[in-house]
Amino acid sequence: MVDLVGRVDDKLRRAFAAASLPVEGVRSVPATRPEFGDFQCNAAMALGKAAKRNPRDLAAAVAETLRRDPDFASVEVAGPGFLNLRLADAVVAGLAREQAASPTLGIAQRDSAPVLLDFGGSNVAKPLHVGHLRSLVIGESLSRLFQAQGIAVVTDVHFGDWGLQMGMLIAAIRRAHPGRAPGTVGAGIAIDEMERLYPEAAAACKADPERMAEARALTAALQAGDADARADWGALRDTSLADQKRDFDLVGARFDLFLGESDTQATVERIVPDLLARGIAERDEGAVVIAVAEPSDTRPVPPMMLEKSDGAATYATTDLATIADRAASPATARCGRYVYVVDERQSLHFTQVFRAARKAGLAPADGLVHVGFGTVNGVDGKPYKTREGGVARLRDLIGDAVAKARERVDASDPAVDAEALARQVGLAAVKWADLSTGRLGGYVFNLERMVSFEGNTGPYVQYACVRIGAIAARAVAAGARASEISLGHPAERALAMACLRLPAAVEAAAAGYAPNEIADFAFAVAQSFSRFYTECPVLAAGDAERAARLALCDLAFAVLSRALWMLGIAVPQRM
RNA sequence: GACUCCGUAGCUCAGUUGGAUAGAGCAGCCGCCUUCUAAGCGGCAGGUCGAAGGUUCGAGCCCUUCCGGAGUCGCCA
Repeated sequence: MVDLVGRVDDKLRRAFAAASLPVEGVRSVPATRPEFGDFQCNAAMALGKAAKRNPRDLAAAVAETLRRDPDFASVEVAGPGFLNLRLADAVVAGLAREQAASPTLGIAQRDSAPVLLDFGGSNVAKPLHVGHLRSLVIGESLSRLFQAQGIAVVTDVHFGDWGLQMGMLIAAIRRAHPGRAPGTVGAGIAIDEMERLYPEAAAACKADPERMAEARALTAALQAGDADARADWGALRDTSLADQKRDFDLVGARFDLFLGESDTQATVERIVPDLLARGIAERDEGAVVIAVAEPSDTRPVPPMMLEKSDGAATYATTDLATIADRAASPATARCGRYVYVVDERQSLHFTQVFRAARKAGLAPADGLVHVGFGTVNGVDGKPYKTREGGVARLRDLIGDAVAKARERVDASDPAVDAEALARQVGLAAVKWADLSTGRLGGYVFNLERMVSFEGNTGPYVQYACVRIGAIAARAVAAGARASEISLGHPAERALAMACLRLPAAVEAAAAGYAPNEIADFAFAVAQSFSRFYTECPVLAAGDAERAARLALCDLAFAVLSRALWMLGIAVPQRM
């Protein structure tokens, strides 16, 4: 077991048990100050309070056991009952060697059912904007995080291609091209025209009841299978999705399935009468709803709307039907957990759908999870707009970051593909800005920050990786070989300790659906490496030291590049 | 009105069952490139953790009230 934190916690629990103390809640945390050692344990104080005993005495009893363990260089009781632990250098070196030899770098492999990840959530005719960035980057990162744990993943973009918006759009394109026959209009609409017409149509429908009635009628016709409506719809959908796939490729979001709300139409038609017949759904005020309120609710949870009084399905209906489809489809039937990476504002919606799914017996074995995230705002706290007042397109944002990165690339080196490197660095900056903050907090969109390449940024971590790679390449050229990790200099020890936290970081990130745990970890390793880099010459060191440092470099490279991979960030050859 | 999230350094953010002197990065100031890439390293400065009470040996974290911001609240998706 390469898990450093797990090993220390294990020893702590044994020592508490040996002192006849409960082990529940006993764990280590990183020492708050370097002079306290590597880890501290605060459990004695909590236990002392519960047992009404002096925490210092409890800590002293535990310390006595731990001191007999040669793995610890020092065990001290401090203050009201802190246990300060410092590992022996040989133990750290040994663990680092184990980690270097481990194909998973010590990351615990989970034997769990595949996970279905639903993210992206783009809509027909709406260009991807900064709001989609979070879903795409967080979703892709979670996908890789699970894969790093040995868990298979199935990703579905869940395209918004159904409902009233489509009626609005079809009506608008037919109005714009009165000379073309219904059913032949959609195929002639390019993406630019579609994206221009849609917001106009939505505004017109809002302002004009007649336009709205027209849109509703077309929506109903589409859902009823009208051939012309279907033909125009299909063309619009295809054009829009093809365009969006370019953006998915651009940000590196990989999808197994490009299913949409429309794909569940047959199930929607079946599920409504079925749920009514089973008494799970009921008619109310002309609509069909499922009551999902629970006595323990601290807020009112309205019933889930299954069918509107005009007979149309809703977003909730398609989401519920999609759950049924996923359980039945060969591609997703084995998935034990469905994870939705969607804006936190839809929290209530998912509460309703998930409860309805459980009532209907549709929920997968390991449950339904909504991984929400905060909204993207401008510096004024309001939804982010460009200087021109429009939405900031994802493509343009990344273009800006890449252009900024391009300015810094050394174009004089013919071995470097400047454009490709600028794309890698610019994208890293954008992704890092998003993934390094907690997903639930409000998100202030700041272009300056997104395209800055210094300090706590993606390019900084990439740069650390690149420099390690450069050392390794020079070593190969010089015929120098790595041996085994051994630790002498404090910067070497600190770097090894940082690397050894990888398994704990992955656990924390997966448990909380929190890629920022990985970003924090990667930044700490990069910082440790940068310090090591300035303080410990590798190639200029003596033979034995050089070989040991090369081994440590190899580990740091493996760990850092694995962490960056989990964030969806590329490791360039040079910078 | 009810509920949810948020308020931490000039700015953007961390802060792990309640623990030691609240941490990073940016911006500012001072140093470091004849030596593995300075997208780097070291240092200085910067805080009544929105406010007031309470619980506790100990509160950024838990409880109460208030202030401020964002969001949601059955027939949009």
